[in-house]
Amino acid sequence: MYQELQQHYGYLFEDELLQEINNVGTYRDIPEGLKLIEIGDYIKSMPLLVSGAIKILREDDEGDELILYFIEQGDTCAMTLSCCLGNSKSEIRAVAETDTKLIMIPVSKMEEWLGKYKSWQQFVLQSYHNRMTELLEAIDTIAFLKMDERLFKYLKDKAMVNHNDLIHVTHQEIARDLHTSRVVISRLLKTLEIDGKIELHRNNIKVIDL
Amino acid sequence: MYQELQQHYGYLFEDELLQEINNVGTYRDIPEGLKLIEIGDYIKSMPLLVSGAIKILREDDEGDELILYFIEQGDTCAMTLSCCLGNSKSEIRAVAETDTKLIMIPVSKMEEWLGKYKSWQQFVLQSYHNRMTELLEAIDTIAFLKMDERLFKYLKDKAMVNHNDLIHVTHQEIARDLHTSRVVISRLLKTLEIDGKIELHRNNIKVIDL
DNA sequence: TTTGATGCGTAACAAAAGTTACATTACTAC
DNA sequence: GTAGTAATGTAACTTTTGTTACGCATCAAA
Repeated sequence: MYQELQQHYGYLFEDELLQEINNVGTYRDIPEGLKLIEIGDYIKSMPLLVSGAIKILREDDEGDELILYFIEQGDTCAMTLSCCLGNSKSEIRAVAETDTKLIMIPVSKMEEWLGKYKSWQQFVLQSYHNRMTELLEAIDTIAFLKMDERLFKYLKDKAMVNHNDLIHVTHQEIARDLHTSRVVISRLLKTLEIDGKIELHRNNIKVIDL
Repeated sequence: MYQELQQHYGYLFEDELLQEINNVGTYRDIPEGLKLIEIGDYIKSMPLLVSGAIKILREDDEGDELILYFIEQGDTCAMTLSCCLGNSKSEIRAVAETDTKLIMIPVSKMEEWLGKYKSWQQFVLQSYHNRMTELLEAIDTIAFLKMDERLFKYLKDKAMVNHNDLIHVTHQEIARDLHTSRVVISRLLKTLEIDGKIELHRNNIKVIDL
């Protein structure tokens, strides 16, 4: 684990902190599709992403979903931070978008380190800042873009975090993430294909105009 | 100033910190409508709200606005925090919703206090948490509610922060805040009036069903 | 009191998004 | 193979939201 820590977080944290993380952190290998956090969960530890990507979702009373954003390596989930430090329930759902490696840090330690390591404090504040920015971007997307633009952005983002322009997904799954209906997505996808921006296949979409 | 500090923040901060705030903070009286922060501004100090309310807005490339939320006494602007600590530009606009009293804290101090006062650290983290929650609520509103529901929620929120069920606002102003057109708002307001939820007057709306 | 500006009401229409229904095509299990 | 299921395509329609256009009311300045 120390190798990967060094590699992905070495530029952020001093050796002593890396050592501490190495001592108390739990290394976890997460398969694609696994639900990491459910809405209402109490969070007992905080993940540091080593590789892979995680999809963050919001849900309303009726169970309708909406994707907020993806987080990638070097990130942590500021929602988790928020919940840990506030000792409150999770407001979001987190699902592994790809196979993912991460290191779990117990809450107690992250609080202790806040006072102890300046670099940790910086990291936590920076994470809050990043997540805030991404939430604002999510708001921009929902509020200012039309569905066809949102759809194309979604496909590009998904291609990005998967490091692959061929996306394995069904129309129905997209519809759930974007909080609309399958028919609407099929219709808009067809238009995107006609415009030469994507290629449609069963269970797969190839993003051309990246 | 110390009186008001004591009154609104006494339960949060220890005496020593209150004293420091009193020494370095600048008291400001803001009239309704004044723009406190513009998108792209670099933030040099951070506001502690003593009384009144501030409207936080987002804007897209074409200059279209969208209200995110109101902040009230006891709050601070976590966006400001975020920008100060990251030394980055403001992503939002802040406008005084009512006459407002606040205390400005210089950036240098807020960083210093993070290491020095546990209560300050808690306050900063709690503020991040609160703002995150409000951003999520804003997303819920935009993504899951229809325009008539958003409108009624907007009116209720506005009545709330103004401590007055008679709202001084034009249809055009509402349209700007909700990122839609005046005609749409007029239409939906009329429906709300017919449903007995509000009363319409020139430049004023009375919220009945609070 | 006229003029101009602002605020509001409303009709008519257009565009975007959501819904229902059904057909076709692939894949899977038997 | 065949049956069943999941995925997709598409038409027809409704609802919601956005746009354009215009009339009327109110208010303030000249």
